[in-house]
Amino acid sequence: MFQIDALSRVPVYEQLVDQMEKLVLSGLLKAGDPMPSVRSLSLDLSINPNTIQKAYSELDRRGILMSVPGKGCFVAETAIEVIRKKIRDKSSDLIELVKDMKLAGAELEELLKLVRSAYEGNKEVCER
Amino acid sequence: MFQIDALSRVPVYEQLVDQMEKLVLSGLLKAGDPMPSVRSLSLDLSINPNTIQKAYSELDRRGILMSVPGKGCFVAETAIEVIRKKIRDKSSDLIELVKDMKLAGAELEELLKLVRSAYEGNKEVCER
DNA sequence: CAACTGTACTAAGCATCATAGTACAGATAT
DNA sequence: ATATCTGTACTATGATGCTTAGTACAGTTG
Repeated sequence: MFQIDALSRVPVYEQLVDQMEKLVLSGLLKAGDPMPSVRSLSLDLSINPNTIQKAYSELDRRGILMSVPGKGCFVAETAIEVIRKKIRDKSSDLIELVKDMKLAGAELEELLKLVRSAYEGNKEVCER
Repeated sequence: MFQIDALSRVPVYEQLVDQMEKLVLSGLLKAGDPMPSVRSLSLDLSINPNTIQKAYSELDRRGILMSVPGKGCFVAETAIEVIRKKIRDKSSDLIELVKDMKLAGAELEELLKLVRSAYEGNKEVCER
């Protein structure tokens, strides 16, 4: 369910948060769905329970997950809404990226083509 | 010349490297141009000389800067080339971003419009 | 010679991350 | 009720990375 890269500069708990968001965004996880318990996920990923809980409490804080002491953790009702809002706010990242690539010599048509194929899910154009 | 954000999660020496790259990319710094000395930039930015040197040696390692002991540091001949290559390799970042924003509900036309205006330098469309 | 340059090194403080271990309270199935 | 699950809280420890402070040395320049 989760894939942790131990060599990454991104902290493990943050990788968990990021991947959780993607799972919800893609529809694999929906509101009310049960999450693996802190301890079981800890064993599954060979990661300390404290690290799992750090990720879970951060997700709870953001309104993506609901913790119910004694019962478990579940995908929150507001999850999709919260994540969509966050990601749609990435327009500025897109703008910065395009500006940099323009300075680096990228053509407008090249960038538009890239965006179209990424949006359509065309894998061929994404390769080198 | 450089603007350091002390509150950023990005290390100071990395902020220096990033900004240096942008200065070269934008043409404000060209091959052969002299850089401020480690100690003077240290005083100017109120940053420890060791931190400045860490940035400089990283830039040297990447072929963006040339250190000449006793004389000073200068923009390397290969600087633009190195940086352009690095930034044009960001296609995968662009693709990921577009995929995420699509999942978050962004329309293709919306994204294309965003790219065009960023490329043309249209500031109006970038605002909310 | 004096004042600059880059470079190298040690030591210390600080923050963050991850781990280990223990403990407590709520829920649930037997 | 008892056992076993659940989330949560807490302390302590080790590792790593960033930054600062201070000192030192060799090369360049006026």
